[in-house]
Amino acid sequence: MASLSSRREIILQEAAHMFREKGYRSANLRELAKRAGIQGGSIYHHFASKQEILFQVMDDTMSDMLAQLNARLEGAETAAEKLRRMMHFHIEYVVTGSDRTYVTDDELRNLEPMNYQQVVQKRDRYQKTVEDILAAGQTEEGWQVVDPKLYARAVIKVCAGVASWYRPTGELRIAQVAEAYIHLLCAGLLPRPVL
Amino acid sequence: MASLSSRREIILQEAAHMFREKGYRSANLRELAKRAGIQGGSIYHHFASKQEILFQVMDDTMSDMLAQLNARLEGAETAAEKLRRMMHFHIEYVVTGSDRTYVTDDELRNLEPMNYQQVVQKRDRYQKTVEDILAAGQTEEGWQVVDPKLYARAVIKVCAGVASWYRPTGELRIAQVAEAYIHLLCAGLLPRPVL
Amino acid sequence: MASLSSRREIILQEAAHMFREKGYRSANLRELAKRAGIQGGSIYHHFASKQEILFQVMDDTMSDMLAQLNARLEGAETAAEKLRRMMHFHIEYVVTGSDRTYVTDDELRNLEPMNYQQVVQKRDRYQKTVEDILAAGQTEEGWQVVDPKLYARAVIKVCAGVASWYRPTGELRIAQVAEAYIHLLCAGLLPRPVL
Amino acid sequence: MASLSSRREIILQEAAHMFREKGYRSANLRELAKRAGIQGGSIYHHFASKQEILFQVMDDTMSDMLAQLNARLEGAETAAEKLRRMMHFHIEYVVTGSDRTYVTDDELRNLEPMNYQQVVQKRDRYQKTVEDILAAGQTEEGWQVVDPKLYARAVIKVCAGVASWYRPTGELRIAQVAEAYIHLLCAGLLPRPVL
DNA sequence: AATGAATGAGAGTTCATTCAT
DNA sequence: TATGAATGAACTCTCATTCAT
Repeated sequence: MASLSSRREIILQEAAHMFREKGYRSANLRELAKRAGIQGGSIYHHFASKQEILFQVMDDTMSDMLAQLNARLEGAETAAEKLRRMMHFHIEYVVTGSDRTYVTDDELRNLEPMNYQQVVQKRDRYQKTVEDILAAGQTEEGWQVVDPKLYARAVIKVCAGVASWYRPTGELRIAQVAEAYIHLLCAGLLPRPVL
Repeated sequence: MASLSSRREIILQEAAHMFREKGYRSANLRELAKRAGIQGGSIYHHFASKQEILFQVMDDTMSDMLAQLNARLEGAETAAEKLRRMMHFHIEYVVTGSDRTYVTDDELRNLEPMNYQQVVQKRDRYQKTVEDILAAGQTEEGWQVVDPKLYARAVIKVCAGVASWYRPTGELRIAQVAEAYIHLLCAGLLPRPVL
Repeated sequence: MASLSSRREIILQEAAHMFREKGYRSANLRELAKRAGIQGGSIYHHFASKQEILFQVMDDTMSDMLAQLNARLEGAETAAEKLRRMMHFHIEYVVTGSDRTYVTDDELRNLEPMNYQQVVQKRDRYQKTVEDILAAGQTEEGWQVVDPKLYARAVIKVCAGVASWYRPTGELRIAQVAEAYIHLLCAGLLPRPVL
Repeated sequence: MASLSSRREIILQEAAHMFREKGYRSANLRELAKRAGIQGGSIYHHFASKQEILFQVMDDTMSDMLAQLNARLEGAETAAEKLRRMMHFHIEYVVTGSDRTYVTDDELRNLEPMNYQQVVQKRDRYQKTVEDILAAGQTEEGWQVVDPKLYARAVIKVCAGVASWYRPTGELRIAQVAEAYIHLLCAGLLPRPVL
């Protein structure tokens, strides 16, 4: 995300927050403006419409996730390492920037067709990256992947789901959650027999 | 001609559909009425408010899920059998009655406090049931459950997530999806060594 | 015009009045509602939009003018008689129902394309009727019509223009105005030589 | 580089165009500014308000018309010659500078009282000039003018009306239109008996 | 139970105008 | 002169809810 604290950036920040809190439809631009420190009408100097704000939040987030995921995967040699990095990254991401990712996951329905298409395309690219990791593990490391697409969805759902309950004040560290879920998805519940 | 409950039932049905399609806030009672075959004002002879309709959909669904889950678990001897039945049931349920379960998963935010409490309580009871299965597997069958609550959430997310992409016209049968996910969560990705 | 004083009719009446007074854009639906004896939002039970109100006023007026003009021309034998009746009718019409006709003449610019087309089509049919009268006078009675279309426009402008200044409280009766203009357009300014 | 008056002139030019296209109320200063090659706020360095722009367009136009009409009438000996010159001038003027004259004719309603008064005064002086021509023709040349004021209005309406349909790309030259209308108003439709 | 006109409180959006830079 | 962010009031339109019939 841009570190630039321009008014535009502040609005997007607050918008993500409100959209998560109340949902896109219930969020109200006048209140958003107030939270961003300006008057209602002034939002329109920065965005053409409420829809554009939603789209910007979601599209920025997806672009950023894609870029960061790729950066994280750089240099990983094995599929196992890639999956581990991907899961760490994803959980960390949804938990730290949770407003934006929550909204990105939750408000697809409210995107207008053109915007929908663009965001879904990026989301699909993200999912494809996970699929590729799983498929690579299957051929290279003998992973038992019944269906890469099916499994990719599960992996992502598990990671994304953390956003809905994780509280930084709780007793679990993000890394612990990630490790626990990596273990679940890699080794499963069944006890490994002694080798 | 219509039995007392049927009009009410139709409204709930259509409401679940609309709420899923557009979200609670964007769904509009006038249109809901029309889809249910009555005029706008007449809805209020069946429900006191829009909120009550939402609550009814969600609460009914949670009650039903709890009851049906319990019925399905009846007679299962092992934790493994219970987990298998639970996953089959949940996936089947979200896929077949998908409007209602989707809404129940998605609209918690729009419940008024009292209603929220009641629905969350039932949802927690459902999650607790899954936790108990996992905990039982841990003690009785040596499952490697890092954290029952954490794992229960993952199991449920994976199952519930099916609703967001499953299409009955696709090539996968519900049971296949369930089996694939059971395998993933039980055995994990790593290949089992030959015993 | 409908004599039915339904709420809908009242709204159209007041709308024509306001549109004339302030113009379509400056007219304000809340005030229109108040003048019609209802609250702002209630207008939307009768019309889908402000645009629809404008269109209804204009289209109704054009339809009515066409119908009444044709009724008046019925039974007229000569072109001269037809022109006389047409001018009497048009001046009378714009003066008595002046709000509606004024608006119909003045707000074409604010009609959306589909509505524009339909109203202009009727207006053109009206003008064509006048053209036909002039052309008939030319062939049958030897009128000196340089260009029927050009002259039809002039005839209509002269008649319609009365609406912009005529006050029923003034000293001129409508019929006098009509006769004066009939004389101008038929005999012209130049004195008839003694025959 | 730009001379002091030119930017101002450009704004007036574009304003007349926009006011004609959309009407005063619907025309938007931000867009006007853009068309004039400056930013929204900068308009206020040239005009105190939107109203002032409208007034300037209308008042300039009326002043110009009055001055030009008087110049054209200079040296005309007979009422007939004066009427001919007036009609040629008026039609030519509304057709060539059509945006400004159209607006001047159409937006009186949107002038604030003071401005209204001033513009109407000039318009009335213009009309009075035409009336005077007609009255002179009546006494000096025996024209059959039923009512000079009434006829002056008709003459002006006919001429001004040309702006609403004339297209320079059509087959009619301006002078032809003027001649046709002069013939109509002078000789009328009725055939002149052979002298 | 049903109707459908009416309510009234917003909501998103527009825009003339201001003003610090 | 010019900019462009900001204002704040106004406006169209929406919609859950009410109620007389």
